Amino acid sequence: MSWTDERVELLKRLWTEGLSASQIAGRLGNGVTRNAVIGKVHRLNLSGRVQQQRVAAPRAPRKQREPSLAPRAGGSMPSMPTAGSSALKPMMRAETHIRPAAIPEPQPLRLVDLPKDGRVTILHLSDKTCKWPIGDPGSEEFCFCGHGPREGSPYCEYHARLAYQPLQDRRNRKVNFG
DNA sequence: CCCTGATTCGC
DNA sequence: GCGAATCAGG
Repeated sequence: MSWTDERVELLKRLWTEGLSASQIAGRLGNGVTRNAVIGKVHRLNLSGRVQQQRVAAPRAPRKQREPSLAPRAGGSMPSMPTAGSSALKPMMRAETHIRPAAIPEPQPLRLVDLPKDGRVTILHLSDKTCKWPIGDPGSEEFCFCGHGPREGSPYCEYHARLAYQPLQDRRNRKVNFG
């Protein structure tokens, strides 16, 4: 399995949402390990997901790795056909602007800290803000939805549907290789 | 022990 | 670029 655009997008979304690497690995499935997720996260330069400042504590120098005698599991995977997942791409691409186009009811922002320039940044996130990410996390325009969330959800009504609809579909096409 | 992310480096 | 092995730590 490779890092398709769809899987990278899902990785970014789940990572931003705060899921752990192993949880994300479980969702991606197809034998993806948490190491794979962490490695990809670092390669995408989105390792610091919240505004925590990085203390850059240098670790002690690592012991030289033992020469690999046993074959590693990195070889070949049974290639799965990427079922109609490409149909989901237009949806995600459509979210790439400052604010999603169609929200059922334009409920007013109920923020504790109001964004100064109209964008809900990661600094404005709270229990009262929808945490659906909008745009590229590395971009200047990156922000969050910020509408009032559905109870018990990190997302507003609209984005909660977007977030969890695919999961419901997934129940009937359980994919396990072996 | 369970888990977390961070890093290295052979592939 | 990828990710197992290994690290440091909760």
